[in-house]
Amino acid sequence: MSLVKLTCPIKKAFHAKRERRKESRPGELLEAALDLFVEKGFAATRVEEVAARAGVSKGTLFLYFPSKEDLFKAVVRENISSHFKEWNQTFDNFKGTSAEMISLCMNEWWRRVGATKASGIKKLMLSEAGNFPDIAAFYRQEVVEPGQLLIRRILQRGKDRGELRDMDLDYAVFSIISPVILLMLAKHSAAACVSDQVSMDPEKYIASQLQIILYGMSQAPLQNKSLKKETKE
Amino acid sequence: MSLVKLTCPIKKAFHAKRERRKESRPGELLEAALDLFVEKGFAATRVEEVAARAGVSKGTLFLYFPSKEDLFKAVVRENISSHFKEWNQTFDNFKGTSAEMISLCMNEWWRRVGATKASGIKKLMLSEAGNFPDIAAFYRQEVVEPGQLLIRRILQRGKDRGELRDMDLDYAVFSIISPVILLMLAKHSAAACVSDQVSMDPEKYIASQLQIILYGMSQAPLQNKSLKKETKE
Amino acid sequence: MSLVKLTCPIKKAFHAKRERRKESRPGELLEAALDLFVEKGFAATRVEEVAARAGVSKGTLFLYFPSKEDLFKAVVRENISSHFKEWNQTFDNFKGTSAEMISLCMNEWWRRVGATKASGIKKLMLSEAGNFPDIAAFYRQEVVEPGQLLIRRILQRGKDRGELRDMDLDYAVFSIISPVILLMLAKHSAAACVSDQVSMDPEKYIASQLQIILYGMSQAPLQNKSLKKETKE
Amino acid sequence: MSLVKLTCPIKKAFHAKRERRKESRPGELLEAALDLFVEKGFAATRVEEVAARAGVSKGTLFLYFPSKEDLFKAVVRENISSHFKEWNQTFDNFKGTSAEMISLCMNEWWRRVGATKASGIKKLMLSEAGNFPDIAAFYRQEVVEPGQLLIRRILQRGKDRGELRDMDLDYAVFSIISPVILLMLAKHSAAACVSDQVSMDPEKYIASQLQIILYGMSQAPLQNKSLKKETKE
DNA sequence: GATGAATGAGGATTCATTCAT
DNA sequence: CATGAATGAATCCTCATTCAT
Repeated sequence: MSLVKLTCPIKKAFHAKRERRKESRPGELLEAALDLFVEKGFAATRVEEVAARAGVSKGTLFLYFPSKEDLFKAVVRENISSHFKEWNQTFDNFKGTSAEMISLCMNEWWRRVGATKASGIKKLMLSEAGNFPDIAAFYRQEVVEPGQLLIRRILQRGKDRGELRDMDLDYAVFSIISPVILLMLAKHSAAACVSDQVSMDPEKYIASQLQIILYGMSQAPLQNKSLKKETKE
Repeated sequence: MSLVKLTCPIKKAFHAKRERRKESRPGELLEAALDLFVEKGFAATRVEEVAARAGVSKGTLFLYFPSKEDLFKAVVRENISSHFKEWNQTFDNFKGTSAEMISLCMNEWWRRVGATKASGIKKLMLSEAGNFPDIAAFYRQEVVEPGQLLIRRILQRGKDRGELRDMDLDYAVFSIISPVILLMLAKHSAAACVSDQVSMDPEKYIASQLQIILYGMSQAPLQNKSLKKETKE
Repeated sequence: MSLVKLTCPIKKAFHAKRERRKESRPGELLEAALDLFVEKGFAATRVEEVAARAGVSKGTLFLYFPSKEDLFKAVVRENISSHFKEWNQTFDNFKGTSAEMISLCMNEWWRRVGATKASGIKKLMLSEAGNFPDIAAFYRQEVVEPGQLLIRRILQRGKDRGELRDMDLDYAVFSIISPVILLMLAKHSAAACVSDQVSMDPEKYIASQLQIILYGMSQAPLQNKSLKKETKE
Repeated sequence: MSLVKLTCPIKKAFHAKRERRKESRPGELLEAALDLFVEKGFAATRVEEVAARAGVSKGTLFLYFPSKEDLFKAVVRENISSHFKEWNQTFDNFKGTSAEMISLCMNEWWRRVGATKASGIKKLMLSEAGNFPDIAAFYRQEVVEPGQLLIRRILQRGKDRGELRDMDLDYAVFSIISPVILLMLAKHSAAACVSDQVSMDPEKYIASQLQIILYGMSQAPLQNKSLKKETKE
């Protein structure tokens, strides 16, 4: 504050652009780094490229991040969804049906995470978990655990309310989770996930998955006896 | 001529060890490379490490694979499932219900691919597709396309036979595919996929997924009207 | 010898080809090595290539030459002209004019050395003298010195006989030597020596050089009719 | 704007040293590389050695030259005589005798090329022409062709003016060229070219060669008094 | 703070040499 | 003797990191 007073207006104006940039430097670097790490992986990404994409020099990057590894960790931390507190509250206050809740959940997840750049973090962690055990553990704790738990609570609530069938919830959660993960991965590594013969519309994809899942978890159905046989190996 | 007679069994045995080794070298190297590439990614894996794990020296690796990149491509090619011809035949001759068929499909996939080391290829392609567009295209063509197509044919048959509901099959296939992919990824990057609070048994996981999916795709159910509402964004 | 008696005739016939080859192996290797060393230089030549060109395996080469460097030295030694004794005798007995002698000298040199593969040694020594001081010293002593000396003696004789002008013979020798060296070099590195616009015929080249040199060295430059005779091979 | 005023001389001096170094780096590297390539050949020269001789680290070399091969090509290009335009002009304007012209030519060549480091390029091309066909072609086109052509024009003029005898000029040029080439080669690979019994003084060597050549090429080989004058530098 | 020239440890690749067969 | 698979020292080249300006 006092500094502001000392810097004469002219000088202030002069430095305005630079200062605004300065403050946003780390953010620009993180964004560039996220893009490149997701695209090429940690090892195959050169810091110079990150710097170039952020419009600064190599040296500047090291001004903000002491090492490439620190940059990587910052990227993960920065993009880790901190939505769970909010989502848990939403869950706690939710009055609708389980179907509504599950649907809301998948759609929100897509809208808030999947559709954003942050979705790349999933692919990144998948690739680099082995190389960065500590950051992987952090990710699991901050994202995987809460996510899995939230879904589980939703399903539990559904069971308790008699809306959902009796299922082994530890496994059932993945009926919700896996389609969303696939969607995120397909976004960043299409060739490894989906045929290029058909185009994927995320909204329709989610709707389609929901239809099947919700149907499949719902209470009523009765006559599917044939199923049980095959599940035994 | 007489020489032929002279080559006594002992001499044959002489060459045996070395030759057997020679023939198995590429395989040993490919196996070691698969492990390491899957674990650490292409760039972070050192060829010397691959060689060491295969029990040979750095130079030997280059005797069989002209470059690290060629090694990578060989690893992918080697581990790409050539099961589709067989699976398509199985499908063509199949007499059972769709539920049986889908169940068979998931279980077979897991048993033949997911549970083997080849499952690592999925993770590998996810990570490296961007860095190896040509091999990614090859993978898509040899694995992704046929897999997606096979599932689609199974679902189509189910629809035609009146066993499965009317669904957009281009999307429905992912209800089968995504749980299996998640299972394969979880196997190689657990931290990025699943909570460590609960242990995952693949058989139970698949059974659990099947139960929901088959339920969800089956014809009969009726009273799930609430669903449709929510699918709208 | 005794071995020969023990080997029955049949076996002998059987081994005949192989044995003949065996004896010529070193020669074949030396020839292949000369070619390649001259073409690409010592360092850029791979022993495997030498072996392959000689039709044997890499290991066999090391059976005859303990190291690449030894092979190199053998190549040089093998191809070093041992003509000087003979040539000195020819000189001692020579009865003709200096012009005839010089002409004979250049033509012989070309015919016996320049036109053969051994000519490559000059280029080889030029390139590798710095890397192999000992072999270079050997070459200088065995080839350069005697050659220079022989020419000098020829010129001295000419001076003494009043056929050649009074010249500083230490330098005059190079009027004979340099054109021949150029011819040898041009043979192995055309691009570095001569335009490709005009084709060089060695015989004409030498005749042409002789004409100028002899003229230039002659006492009363008039009666040099003898020249033309010698230039014809 | 005001900034311009602010850049005080001190700041300018600030960058001076490093910038001057930066600008001179390629030159220093090229010089070191020329030395070493000429001395040891391309393959036997280690880039680290070049860097060390230029007083920088290995990495710095690659900052200026993308590869060892590019360094080599740059060395050749850098040292290729661009004197021919000037020399051709000199020739066009020349008023003196052919003897004077030839004498000037050899002496200039020596002074401007032979006596400098650039003379090493001849040896380098001789050794590496086979390994670098494209740069050899470039060298032939930029040096060999123009040189040979210039000499030819000089001789043609001499013939036309009745000063030189009727000779096959395609071959006669080498009477001028070969002594100079020998001199250049002797400078860099003495052991391969000249006896160490006698010391060679380039000036005397050229004078000596000129004496013979000019004599040898002259029309009525009697009145060549002019020669002696020119041989003096 | 920002820059980019310089560094040098690290990793891919080559190839002379060895040696079991 | 002959082979060629195996080796690992040597070398080119990359790129994260430093630091003078």
